[in-house]
Amino acid sequence: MRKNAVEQLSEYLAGQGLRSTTQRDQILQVFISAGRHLSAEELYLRVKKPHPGIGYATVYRTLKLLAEAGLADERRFEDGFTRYEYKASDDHHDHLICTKCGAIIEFENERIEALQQDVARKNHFLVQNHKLELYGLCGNCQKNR
Amino acid sequence: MRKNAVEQLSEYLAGQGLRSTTQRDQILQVFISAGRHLSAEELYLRVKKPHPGIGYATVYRTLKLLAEAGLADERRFEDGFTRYEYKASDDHHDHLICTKCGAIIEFENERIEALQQDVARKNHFLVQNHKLELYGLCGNCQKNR
DNA sequence: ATTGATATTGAAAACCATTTTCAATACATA
DNA sequence: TATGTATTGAAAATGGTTTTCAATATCAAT
Ligand SMILES: [Mn+2]
Ligand SMILES: [Mn+2]
Ligand SMILES: [Zn+2]
Ligand SMILES: [Zn+2]
Repeated sequence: MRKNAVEQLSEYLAGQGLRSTTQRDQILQVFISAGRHLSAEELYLRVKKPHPGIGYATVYRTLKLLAEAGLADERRFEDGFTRYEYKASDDHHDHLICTKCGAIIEFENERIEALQQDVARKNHFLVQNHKLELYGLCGNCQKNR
Repeated sequence: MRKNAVEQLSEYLAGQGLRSTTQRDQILQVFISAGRHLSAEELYLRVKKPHPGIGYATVYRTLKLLAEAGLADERRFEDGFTRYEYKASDDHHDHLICTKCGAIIEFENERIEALQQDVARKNHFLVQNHKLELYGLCGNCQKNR
C-alpha cells in the first residue's frame, strides 16, 4: 500500500506538470500511517515530529492535492474542521458520529444507496456524490449517561 | 402561520427569561416571508430594506435564537455558508443540491429513514439527528451541458 | 554536471464567515 | 416612572484556511 501510494502521487504530479518533492512524499507517508479522519492540524503535528522543517501551509496544500489526486477523501463533519481520510481505491462509506466523544464509525449500506438513486431519478437529478451522516451517541456514551 | 410564529417566539423568549424586541419580530417576519435556505447575509439584505437600522450581528444572533426556539433549522451545505429554513412543526426532510446552479430540492423517504435506524441499531448507536445530502446536477443543468 | 525556467516551500499576512466586545438603549417588572 | 438588565449596532476579534512573497528545489535542456 505504502509504496504504491507514493507512486500514484508521482504519476498524478507528472501528469499534471507538477513536481515531486520530499515534503509531499513525507506528508503522504505520515498521512497513510496515521489514523483516519485527520484534520490538517492533527496531521501537521504528526508530520512535525519526524520532519520538523515542514510548514503548516504545506500540509494544507498537500492534503488538497491528495484529494485532487484521488488519494484522499475530504470530509466536513459538524466540528468545524475539514478532515481527510486515505482512500484505497474507489471505495465508499458513510459515517456514524458520536456527539459526545467524537467517535466515528464507518458503514456501507447498499439498500440506502439504491434508494438514494430512486429519489434522484424521481427528481430528474444526476447524483455526483452524497453525504450521509448519523449524529448521536455511540454504545459507550449511552452507558456513561 | 405568520402571527403564530411571532407568538411562538414570544413564548419561548418569556420562558427563557429573554426579552421580546421589535428587531426580533421584524427579522422573523422577513425570514418567514422570504424563501428557504437563506444565509445570514441574504436575510440581512432582505431585512435592511424595510428596516434599515437593523445590524448585521443582530441578524446572526436572531437566526441562532430561532434555531434554539425550534422555529428554524440550521443547515450547512458545502458552500461555506450556514443556511436557515423556517420549520413549521417537527417536519423533516433531506436535500438534493445542484452543484451547478445551486438549486435545492427537498425530499422525504421513509424507507431510507428506516434503514438508517437499522444501521444505527447494528452499531449500538442512538441517532439524535442526521444529514443526507445528494450533490449533483438538476434536470435543467443536465440539459444545458 | 551545469544551467535556467518555474514550481514549491515556510513564515507571515490576509481572508472571510461568524462571534464577541462594549457602551448606549430598550424592555419588563415593581 | 424608576430601576436592573437584556439587547442592540458598530467595530474588533476569532479561527480555520488560503494567499503572498522571497528563497529554494525540481527537472528538462544544455
Ligand atoms: Mn470514513
Ligand atoms: Mn430544506
Ligand atoms: Zn461516544
Ligand atoms: Zn442546477
